[in-house]
Amino acid sequence: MDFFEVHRYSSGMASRKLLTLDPIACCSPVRTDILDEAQAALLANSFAALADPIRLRLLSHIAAAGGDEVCACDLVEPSGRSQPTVSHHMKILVDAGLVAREKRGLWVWYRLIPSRLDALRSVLG
Amino acid sequence: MDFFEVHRYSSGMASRKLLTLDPIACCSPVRTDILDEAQAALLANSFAALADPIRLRLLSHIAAAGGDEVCACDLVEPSGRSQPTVSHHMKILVDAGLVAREKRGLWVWYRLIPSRLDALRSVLG
DNA sequence: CGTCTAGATTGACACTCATCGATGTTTTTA
DNA sequence: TAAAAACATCGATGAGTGTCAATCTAGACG
Repeated sequence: MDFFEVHRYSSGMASRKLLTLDPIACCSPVRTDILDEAQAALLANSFAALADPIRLRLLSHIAAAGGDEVCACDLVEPSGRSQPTVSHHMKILVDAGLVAREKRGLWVWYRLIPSRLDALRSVLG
Repeated sequence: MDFFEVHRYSSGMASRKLLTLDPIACCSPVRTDILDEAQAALLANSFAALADPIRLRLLSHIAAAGGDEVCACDLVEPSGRSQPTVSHHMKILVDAGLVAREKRGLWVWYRLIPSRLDALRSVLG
C-alpha cells in the first residue's frame, strides 16, 4: 500500500503559499482514494479559506448575488469588521480561487468562481 | 435585507467548542442563502477540521476503507507524526462529527460518518 | 496484586492567524 | 496640481494551532 509514503515533513511543514498544483483539477475524492501529501496540502489550503465565519459570510453574500458582482464597499459595514480586516479576508478568498476581484475606477467588484466551489464539493463526495 | 445583522462579535469571538446547533441539519447552501452568524461559526468549525493536511490524509485513509473500521494503531506510523499528535488530530475529526470513535479492548477503532461529509458537501452546492 | 500495552492528556514551544490603527497607493474630480 | 475617496499594505498584538516528550489512564493477562 503506497499510503503515507513520506513519513515526516521537513520540519515546520512546507509553506502553503508555494504550492503550484492546479487547484481545480488536482484531487480525487477523499472518500474513495487516498490523498498524497501535495494533494492534502493543497486541499487543506482551500478548506482553510472556508474555515473562518467572516469569510464564509462574505462568500455567502457574494454567492447570494447570483452571477452578479458585489462591491467591496458593500461588504465592510455589515460584516462588523474594519475595512483592513475585510480586505485581508477577501484577499484570502481570492488567493484560494473562490472569488474573482476586478477594480473599476475607485471601486473593487467581486464575483464568485463557481468551478472552484464545485471542485471542493466533488472532493467531499 | 437581514444580512450581517450583528455588527460586532462580543470580542474574541465565541468559543467554537460551545456551539450547540445540530451540525447535520444546520445550514442552507452557501451559494443561495446568506449564512447567519451561528451557521457561519458552525460551518467554519467543520471546515477547520478539514484545513490540515494530516487530518485530510487520516480522514482519507479511514474513508478509503469503505464502511470498515480502521485501528488507531494503523494511523500513527504512516502519518509521520507522533502518537500524541495523531491522537490530537483524531479528536478534532471526532469532535467535528466526521469520524466515530469506538474503543474495544486496548484498541480504538475509527469509522467515517458519511452523513457529515454529505452535509458539508451540500453546503458547497 | 503487578506488569505490559494502546491510547489520551499535559505542558511547553514555535508558529500562524484575526484584528485594527496608521499609512500608502491609485483613481476621480475639482 | 491638489484634494478626496476606496482599497491595500504595514506593524503590532493577542489568540489560536501543530508538534512532541513526558506522563497519565484504562484494559488485558499473568
